[in-house]
Amino acid sequence: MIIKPYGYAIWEKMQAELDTMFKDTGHENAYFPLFVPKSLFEAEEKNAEGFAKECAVVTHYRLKNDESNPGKLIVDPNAKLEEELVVRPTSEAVIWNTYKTWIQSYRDLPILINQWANVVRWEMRTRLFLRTAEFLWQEGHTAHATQAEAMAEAKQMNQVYADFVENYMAIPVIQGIKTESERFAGAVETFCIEALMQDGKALQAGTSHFLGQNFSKAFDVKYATADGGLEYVWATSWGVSTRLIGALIMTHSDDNGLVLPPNLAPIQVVIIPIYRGEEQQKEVALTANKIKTQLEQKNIRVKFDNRDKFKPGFKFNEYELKGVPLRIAIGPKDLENGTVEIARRDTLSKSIVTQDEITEYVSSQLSQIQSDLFEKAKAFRSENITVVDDFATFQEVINGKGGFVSAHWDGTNESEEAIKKATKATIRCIPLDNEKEDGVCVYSGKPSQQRVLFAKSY
RNA sequence: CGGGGUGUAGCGUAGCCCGGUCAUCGCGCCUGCUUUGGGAGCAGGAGGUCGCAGGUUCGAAUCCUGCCACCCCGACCA
Repeated sequence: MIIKPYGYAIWEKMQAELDTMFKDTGHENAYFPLFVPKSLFEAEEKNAEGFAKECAVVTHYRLKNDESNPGKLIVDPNAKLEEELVVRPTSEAVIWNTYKTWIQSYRDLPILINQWANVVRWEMRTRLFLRTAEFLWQEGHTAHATQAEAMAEAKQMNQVYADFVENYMAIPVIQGIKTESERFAGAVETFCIEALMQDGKALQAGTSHFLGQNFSKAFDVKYATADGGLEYVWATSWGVSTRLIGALIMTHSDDNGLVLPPNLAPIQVVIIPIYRGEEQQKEVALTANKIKTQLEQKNIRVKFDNRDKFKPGFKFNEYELKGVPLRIAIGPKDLENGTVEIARRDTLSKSIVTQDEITEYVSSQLSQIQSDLFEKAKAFRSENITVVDDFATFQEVINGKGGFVSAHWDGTNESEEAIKKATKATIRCIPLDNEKEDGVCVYSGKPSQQRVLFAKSY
């Protein structure tokens, strides 16, 4: 996976905000090994089984010169590992193997750790940003004394994800729980945030798992309770990845390129000078730099693009492509009138603003854009949640306009499978804020107590 | 692994059916001058083992065989 500097700057911004949120909820960062001995990996059976088909495996530790083909290298057959190493597709196994040595008493709990790392999942088919063989992510792994505490942690972190994605990325999400078939391998309950992309497909944007005692039992992690007992530890894990960059692109972008929410934009305001000749360039730069300083004093991220190699029109398009929320153009006319032209990336609209009101105008526009992007995406999502009560309509909506379909489901794996086979739509989640409502399953006609959200997904 | 498709300059491509100044065009790149309020114009220039290996032929980007790579669809996808 290659992430170019500008894309990486977006990721860094996301990391910074998430990291703050994790720390505010009591978590610390740590780092664990990339390679997982196969025996450790297979310890938690369901987890191992779930990931087995997509693991890269290290079998040798050395190359050597190919005698029959000078200048080429071959794997040295004498350097075969006793035990193969799995390149982590997720780190529960290595981490719980370590926690085992860290936890003896209730005094050692809870452990609230997050890791920023890369993982590898050898997918048969990759999709740019949404499903790459290697990706960057963060994975939280916590250990708790009680079931209630672990469950609260899993819910809390799902809420953190929802807050981050909505407030920073301006992407509305639905919080829910996964059905058994969509659950994380090794989890007792999987919470998730689901987003809707502009093409009508759903995207799982983050997950938080209540792991019960599955891993503590698999790795034999027990703690002495205050009253002298011995109990298995309760666990959670949670993660979001560079997939979120894909979500960002597919939620807000238009035909002119990226549209970035101000809260994440590496550059929030770009200043583009317009001039004729060196003398004028200097004059314009003077005003531009003054404005830049003013804005920076308000903690606004500003770039003044004074490159003489490119014309203004070229720069306009370039920064639109990069999704910079606001563009300020300053030219001779503006110097004369004491104004600037300010253009919004999301609406492509332009306004003339006097130079003494720039700072205030820019601040208010940035927060306006942030909320407008969110509201626009939310309105789109609302239009694309269809309440459906019969299977014919279900198929029509799924194959037609797409989006989420809210329908009754009898709770069985059979109906879920059958629907998936017939329509390629899966149950994205059972929304957390669901209201109980009696009805009949859209597929089987059996009784149902609630609606769930179906969609085709990435 | 199945089905389909594509490999020609850094990128995107024409040419392939019907073999013979066919290596085309656009973008990008370099030089110069003019330009600069929405992706500049003109002039000049650099850049190619036509995916690879065989074969057919007087002659192959073009036809044949084999191989390789990539893309799309599907299976797979906590």
